[in-house]
Amino acid sequence: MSLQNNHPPLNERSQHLLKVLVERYIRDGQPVGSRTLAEETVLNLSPATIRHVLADLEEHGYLLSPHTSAGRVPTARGYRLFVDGLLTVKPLDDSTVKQCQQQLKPDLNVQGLVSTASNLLSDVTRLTGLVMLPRRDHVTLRHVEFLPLNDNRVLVILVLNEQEVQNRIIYTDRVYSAAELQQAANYLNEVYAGCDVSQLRTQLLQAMQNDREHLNNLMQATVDVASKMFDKPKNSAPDYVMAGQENLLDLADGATGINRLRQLFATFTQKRDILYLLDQCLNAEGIQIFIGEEAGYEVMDECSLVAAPYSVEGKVVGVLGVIGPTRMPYERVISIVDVTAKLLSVALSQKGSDLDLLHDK
Amino acid sequence: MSLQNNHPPLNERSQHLLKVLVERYIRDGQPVGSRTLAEETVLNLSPATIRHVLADLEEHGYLLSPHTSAGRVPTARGYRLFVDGLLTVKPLDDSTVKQCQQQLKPDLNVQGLVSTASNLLSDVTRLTGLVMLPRRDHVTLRHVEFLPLNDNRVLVILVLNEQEVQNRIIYTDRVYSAAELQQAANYLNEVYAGCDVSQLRTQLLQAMQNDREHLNNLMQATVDVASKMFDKPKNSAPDYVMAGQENLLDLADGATGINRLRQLFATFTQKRDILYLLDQCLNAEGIQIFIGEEAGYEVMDECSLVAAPYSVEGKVVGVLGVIGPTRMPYERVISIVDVTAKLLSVALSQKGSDLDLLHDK
DNA sequence: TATTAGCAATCCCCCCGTATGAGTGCTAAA
DNA sequence: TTTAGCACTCATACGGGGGGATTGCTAATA
Repeated sequence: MSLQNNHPPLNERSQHLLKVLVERYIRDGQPVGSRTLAEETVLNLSPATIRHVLADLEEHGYLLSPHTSAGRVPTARGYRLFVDGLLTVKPLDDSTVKQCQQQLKPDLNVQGLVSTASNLLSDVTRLTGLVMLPRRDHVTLRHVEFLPLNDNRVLVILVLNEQEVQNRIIYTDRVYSAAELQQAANYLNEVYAGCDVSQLRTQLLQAMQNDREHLNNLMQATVDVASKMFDKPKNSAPDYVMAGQENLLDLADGATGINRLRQLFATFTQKRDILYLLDQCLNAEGIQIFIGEEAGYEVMDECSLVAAPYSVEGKVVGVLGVIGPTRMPYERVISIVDVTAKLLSVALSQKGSDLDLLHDK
Repeated sequence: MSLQNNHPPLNERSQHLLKVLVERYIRDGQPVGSRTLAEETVLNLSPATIRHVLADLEEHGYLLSPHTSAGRVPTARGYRLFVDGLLTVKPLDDSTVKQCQQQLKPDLNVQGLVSTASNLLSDVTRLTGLVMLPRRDHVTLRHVEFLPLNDNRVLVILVLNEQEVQNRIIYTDRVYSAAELQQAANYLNEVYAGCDVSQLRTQLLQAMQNDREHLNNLMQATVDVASKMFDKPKNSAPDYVMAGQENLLDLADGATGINRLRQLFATFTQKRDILYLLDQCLNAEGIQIFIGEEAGYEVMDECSLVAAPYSVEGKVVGVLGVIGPTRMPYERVISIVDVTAKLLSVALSQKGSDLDLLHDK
């Protein structure tokens, strides 16, 4: 990930030319030549001079000529320098921000917020948006309900963090009656409502040891059922949400060909690689940008990922961002990702504060 | 949808040649000429004779020459005749059927079954699979739970049809205490468990009129909350599930171009058109096939949809199928769709029988 | 009448050569 | 250090000429 060697000193002029070249290339996708650059820039230099500079930049690995008589194109390294220091982030216009703000109403459920954010990213950037589902290290049990199915199967309904509902089917060691299950649920709801789920199992076992004399059927049932309750469900939900995959089709022009695109789609359905990339952003502070080959995945060549963590009450709980061609309008995309992350953080935190309101009452 | 005019009488030989031509074209995608056909078929005819027949078929609208010196290609009408009567359905080999059967275990939840079926269709056909979510005209309430949130919002958890859990947030007219909600839930669970949800509201109102003297707070709360309970949620879940969209990329070869593909993707995200097509299959008996332009949607040109309804306990509750290029191996696809529909029906029906088992106990 | 062989005509596709134009690198002058 | 000039490279577009495949037609054949 880190660059092979430090950026060699690059004088102001070279940097400026690189910036203009990258911007131009991002604009219209054609290799940029010295003549164009001479007209584009304010420096009033002749194409010949610019050619010298460009030759330098190419030598240092920032640029690349597709062929002898074409203009030049930024390399991954060139993009890296560009996004790291050269680019001027355009703040998003207020109307768009307002629009986003309106869509991300905190009275949606978590699922709704996440998919709305994903659609938002996709719509505004015209790229592919994706949002990791928020994972909290600290999940509070609010309410639990057991319903007997046939044989030794039990439907468990968990209400977590005030509003999230999860349900799964567990297989118990023996058949429990509806009354037993009801009692077990009542016990859990009375004693453990508000507790952290991750510690619930150990707490239960402790309680069982302390009141060894009271170790009756009720407790047994409770422990049996509750300990199965938090096993990972088989068909666990997807870990992130995507929108706008169709925008990836823009990649299909020119030499990149349809095959790479197919690989990319395959990656998405497999989703392991993507998740790994997203995970790397979890610990980072602000916006993270992965440029093409840097990611290490061959399929991601020609692609970039712009991502930002989002948080609930100050704690980072997830990552969102967009995937698109390396040649994407970073100035816009960065601020869009940034704003969306902040808005989602706000929306989720407001939901969280329901909890406080509730306890105050 | 119906054909413009009846198929004019087509002698055996013409039909056979059309069949062979379509099969061949499906195999390798190249226009088929008279010489190839002469070798392919068993009829021992000279290319010249076959040319006469082909000219006839073309005149009747079954075939089409891309240009003067190319072979011939089936038209939508040609495909129609082919799938309606000519094609010989290949039964699926047992190992594949077994494999499908193993995947569609009835102990998955409905969501799981549907997405597994979708993946199955996509994997086995290498096309895009889609499954409409089962909609039952008859939804039984098993259990309901109310949890107060802040202000006048209530989290409602519904258990329907024994295993399906739905949850949503409703806004009540006034703030209810936890105790009130608990009572209301108890009342509903005791009196209306096992009832049809669609009739629940009217039944409630009736009950309220009968016991007018008992119209206490409890009843008021119950009616207030319960009547809001079944309003359609805003972010309603998607109505069908797709898998294998990446297989659509095969369409992107040659003249069809990337633009049509993009339109197609847009269609999928909008999903209205698709749903309309699927709906048409709901009332049909067996396998339905839509061929390209027949569907009436321009974007669906060059595409076909092979669909079959699936059922629970004999009643049709949904449709599944695959979408792919008009030039697809119908013989295989048809039997795959057929088998998948039957297997899904079986799996869903077995789940349904949990209900009976439960009541027996 | 149905089938077949023969044949000219058509048209796509591939290849090749050429012209064009954009852009480069080099060199020498300012 | 910058610039102008120039030869060179190479992708792209254009056009013409085979080669190949297939057709439709006509006339002969069974």
